[in-house]
Amino acid sequence: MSLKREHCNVEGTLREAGLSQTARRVAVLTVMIRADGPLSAGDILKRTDPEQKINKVTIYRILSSFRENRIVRELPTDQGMNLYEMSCRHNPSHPHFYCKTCRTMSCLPPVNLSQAQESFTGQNVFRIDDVHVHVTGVCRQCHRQDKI
Amino acid sequence: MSLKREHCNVEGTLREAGLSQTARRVAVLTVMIRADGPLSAGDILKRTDPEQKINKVTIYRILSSFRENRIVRELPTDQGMNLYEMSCRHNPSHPHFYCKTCRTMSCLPPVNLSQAQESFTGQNVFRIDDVHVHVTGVCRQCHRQDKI
DNA sequence: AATAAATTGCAATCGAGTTGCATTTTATAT
DNA sequence: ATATAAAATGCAACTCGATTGCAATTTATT
Repeated sequence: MSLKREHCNVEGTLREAGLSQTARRVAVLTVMIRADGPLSAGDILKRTDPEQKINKVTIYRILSSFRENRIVRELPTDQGMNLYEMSCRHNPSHPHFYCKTCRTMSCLPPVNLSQAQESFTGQNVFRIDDVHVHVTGVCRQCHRQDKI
Repeated sequence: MSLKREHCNVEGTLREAGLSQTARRVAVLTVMIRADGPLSAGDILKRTDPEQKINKVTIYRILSSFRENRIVRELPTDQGMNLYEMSCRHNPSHPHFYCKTCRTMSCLPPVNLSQAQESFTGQNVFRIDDVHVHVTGVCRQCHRQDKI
């Protein structure tokens, strides 16, 4: 998300998703659009106007609705919590880099998987200990059983 | 891990890691070696001999020591819990597939990232919704600051 | 068998995330 | 503008995977 120059429009994004324009949703989406990396629910809460005093439950519910509408992506972490980032044409799916020392998740440039692991060793990456590819979808067995 | 024919040796693995041979560690490692896919702490507890009545805290502590010694890999999930699998020469790092319908995590064959997303659509994968590459290591900034 | 160090069990606790329900706000129609 | 129903929000309590402190047990070694 770093060096992002183009941003999505807050009102347009909510309208296209069929979500009503509430002050809370506008606040959360504005924080997400301005973020330069994945944020936790707590990060988002801290970055919203303290005057608004948004409840943490509201943050989680808004993030769920954003996730269901593919406005944001959810990134599970080794620390047992989720991080969120914009999922739009300005921020296509990309690898993430977690530094075990500063415990910070940062973004790596999108790769089409034809580039190898060494390509990650540019950027702010000094040493790579693990590369984990996580694929989500529906398995053949579930599709056969018409569970979906 | 499926179709794995060769296994690591329990006693040898513990010895090489410098971990003492306790009944609990042998039990957990035996379950891990025999597993045909990633297991949760609860899965492991269920698969150990009920006679042993291993405490869940012990399972977590053993898994931590195994993770620190690179005997197992830890896989954070979208469900806010971790899964574990053997990390040895018989089970090299590989992508995982999570089916949103049956909520099961299964293993995909290792790829050197030169194979594309379509290569995952064999196996038991019917539809792919998301591919997430997660890299872990140490960033240049932390290395410079001698934090490690 | 004796001893110190390491491991384990138990109870309490932590923290991210969720649920039920009452209250407030939004969208829509009058 | 005002009324109304539906949706969104706040609050408190709760869930559950995982962790911590401490006492009891087991291991490795003498």
